[in-house]
Amino acid sequence: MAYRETDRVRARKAEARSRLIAAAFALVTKGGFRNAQVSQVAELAGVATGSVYRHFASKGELFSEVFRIATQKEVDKVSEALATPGSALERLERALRTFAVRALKAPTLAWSLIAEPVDPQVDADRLQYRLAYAELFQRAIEEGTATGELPPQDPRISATALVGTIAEVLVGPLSPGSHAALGASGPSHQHHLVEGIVRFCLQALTGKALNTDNSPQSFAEGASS
Amino acid sequence: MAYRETDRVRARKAEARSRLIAAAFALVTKGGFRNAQVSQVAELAGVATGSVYRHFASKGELFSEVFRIATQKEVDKVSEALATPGSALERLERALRTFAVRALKAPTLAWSLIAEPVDPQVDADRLQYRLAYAELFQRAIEEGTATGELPPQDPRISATALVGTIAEVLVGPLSPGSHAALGASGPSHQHHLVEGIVRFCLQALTGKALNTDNSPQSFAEGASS
DNA sequence: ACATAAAATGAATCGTGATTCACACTTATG
DNA sequence: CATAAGTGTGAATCACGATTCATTTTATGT
Repeated sequence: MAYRETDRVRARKAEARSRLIAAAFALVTKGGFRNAQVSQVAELAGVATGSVYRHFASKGELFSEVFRIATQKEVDKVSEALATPGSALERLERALRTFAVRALKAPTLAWSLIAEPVDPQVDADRLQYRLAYAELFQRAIEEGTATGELPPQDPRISATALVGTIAEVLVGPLSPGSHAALGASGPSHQHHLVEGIVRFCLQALTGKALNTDNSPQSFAEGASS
Repeated sequence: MAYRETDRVRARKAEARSRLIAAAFALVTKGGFRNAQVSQVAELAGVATGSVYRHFASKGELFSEVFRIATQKEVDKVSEALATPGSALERLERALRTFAVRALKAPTLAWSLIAEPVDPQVDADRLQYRLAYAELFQRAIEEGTATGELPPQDPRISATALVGTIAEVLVGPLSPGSHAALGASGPSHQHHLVEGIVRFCLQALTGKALNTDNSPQSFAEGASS
């Protein structure tokens, strides 16, 4: 016997592994899964292409992990927002804001997590992601209806609708390459979007009119057809 | 000069061309763009693979056309619903129902049109598709706010949110291969989904509570994890 | 230092599917 | 009928990226 894995090696391997994940994450954040080839990931992580397979059985497995990590981070934030003190409605509003604002800050990533097509393996994870959000919202809605704060409704449908609303408003019109437009649109426009979303969602949930100032901003600014 | 295209030939070509489109459409409807290879399309249309390229410069162009046609059909239906007589709200409700019911009837197609990743060329068309819907809704919402029937709001955001809500509720939880589950869930469940969507959307638009019977149905039936 | 075993490498291989193309077959004109 | 000009064919080619693997490098134990 003349060799056995030692701590130093184990540490280096772990380091390389997380460097790979970080690299993959960075590539997805920048250009979506589509432009994240194994060789690119390897290069960015500073290892050879083949080495990727020392750490992950396949590309799908690597990206599945990237996806799960990114997902976890986002879902945690929303979960946190829902765990703050306050009425169900207040907490839902905070959660919606959190979701929306974070998605606006990293639109390509948000788009990748919510909508971009990838591996079948990753697609399965995406379902989890959407579901995780929906379930968080669902629970809060159930609390709200239980206390009478919210009118009776199917909490699963409402929760799913919240996810859909945010996803569509934020990434739908901005998905392909037009993320640039978003960045260029200025924080004021972004704020307007978030307020619009929140208002729409809260009205849908409560059935009560909100007075929030959502008087049309400069609509003409976007492509109007 | 000894040959010039004549009517008969032109007709045959046109026929083959539309047969190709029909075949591509059928494949997309059944399995999404992912399982619609050029060779499959050719086979289904009863021509050789190479012949496809006598009619379309590339796969992207063929599917782009398929996409546009499918889109047009759907958008026309919604447009029709919005053109019926009645208040803005009534018309919006009809339009939402139309959109939702049609998507439920052909979920794979709906998913392909709304969300499935494909060619960059087709992705561009998808933007058009979503936009077309959003613009239809937007116009109706603008009419509603003009007459005071609807409270002031950013019509573009609301319109986009409507699209997102329907898309997510209908195709989100049902996208990968679970369309089967949808079909198996029975018309009663489908009806429940549509009602839930409509209620959510109308409340969001009007800020007024609706009494529609949306008391939770059998929620336990879906994956509850 | 030497031997051994694991780890890293990256060029070669493989798989998938779109696209091409040399050839055979049809159609229109004189 | 001969000829020009298409059309249709489908096997071969290409492109692109994931995956493999023979070889080299590095690490450990004696």
